[in-house]
Amino acid sequence: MITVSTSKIAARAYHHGDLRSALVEAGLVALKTTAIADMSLRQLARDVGVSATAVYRHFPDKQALMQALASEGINQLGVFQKAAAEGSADQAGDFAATGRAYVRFALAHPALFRLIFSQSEPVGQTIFGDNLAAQMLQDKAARVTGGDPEETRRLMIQAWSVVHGLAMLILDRQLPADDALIDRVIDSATLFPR
Amino acid sequence: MITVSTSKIAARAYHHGDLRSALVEAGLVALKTTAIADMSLRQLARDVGVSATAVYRHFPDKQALMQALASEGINQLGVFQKAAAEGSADQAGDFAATGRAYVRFALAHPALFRLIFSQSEPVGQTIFGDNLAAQMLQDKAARVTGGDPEETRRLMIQAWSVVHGLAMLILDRQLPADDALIDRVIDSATLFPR
DNA sequence: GGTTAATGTTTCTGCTGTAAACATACGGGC
DNA sequence: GCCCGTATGTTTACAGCAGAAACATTAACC
Repeated sequence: MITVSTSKIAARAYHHGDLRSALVEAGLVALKTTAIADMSLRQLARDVGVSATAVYRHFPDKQALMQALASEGINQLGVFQKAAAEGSADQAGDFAATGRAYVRFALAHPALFRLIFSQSEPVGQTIFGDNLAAQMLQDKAARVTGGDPEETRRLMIQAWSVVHGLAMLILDRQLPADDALIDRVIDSATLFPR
Repeated sequence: MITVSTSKIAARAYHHGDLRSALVEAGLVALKTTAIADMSLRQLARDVGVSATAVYRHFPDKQALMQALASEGINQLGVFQKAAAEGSADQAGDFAATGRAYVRFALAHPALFRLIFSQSEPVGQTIFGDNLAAQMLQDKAARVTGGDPEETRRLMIQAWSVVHGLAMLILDRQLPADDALIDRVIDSATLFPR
């Protein structure tokens, strides 16, 4: 029997190596084809090639694993929005671009997007706080309104609501996934002052 | 043994009487304290005092029961919005009032509201079509825009997106349930022309 | 090199949705 | 007034799930 002692390669023995990461990765993959309600701890464990209860060495329960996936999703959303914003010259266009990116991300990763919001931990504390996507929204809104804090807050929330509602209604098949329509709605909703 | 033959009163014998309605009613009650994911066929059957599989005489599967609950929810939402609209004089105020009602309904019946949209059957076909709530939105939007169909459609979708997004973000604890904030956002979003 | 802590496995419990076979009772035709 | 078909119940059974408990294996450190 050739038991490889080089711990990395083909060490498919008792211990996995980095089960936690493997589970998160497998979870993200699974979310591409599986609705949240159909996500199964046991299936994930099978995908990774490990017993069902091994998961509990790295996550206290299923919800904690889902939370980890959601957290990864928030990061990806932030990165995606940032990339979208870098490229348009004016601030107003910038603001609208992050909105479009928000909706496009939702449509591209439906289950992951839903997961982000189905963990009731706020994406940002109180009113969206410390993550990349939220911070960017805050910045851009402030520049669009010229600084008035009352109006900035209203615009932020309104803009977030529009893109979030649009994304949700399309995902739930209440509205068609029509890019032109999405653009028109976002453009008119991000204009300021009204 | 006194077996009552008057079929209605205390006929708690083999047959229930109107199990289907009883299940729907019990379901609506359960949704007041239970998240969608935690809704259980067996628990509902227990609530009604019937065996778990009796449900299948009235619904092909769990999803069909949930569909029935969602359908009831849509009706209630429509009634609630209609009541809210009757009372404000001008059309613009009317339009905003239905929006506020939409969000208030969502906050008052979180699980039921979510259920409406988690059944992927469109609330209205293609672009919200035949139910009470949707029809009203269409009417009021048309009057606000003066009839321009392109702008009417955009306004409708934008307004729906704002209230839906606002409702969802509050339900998911991403935004505070602040009535004044809700009103301000809806008012500014339903103004026309921008 | 032996002990300890981390990380795996097996086994078990109680829950779920749902299929199949069987029991009961209501309603209409003789 | 009886009889039988059909609607509507029940019991039993199965597979899949999340998670708890007890046990096995390995890696790391003294």
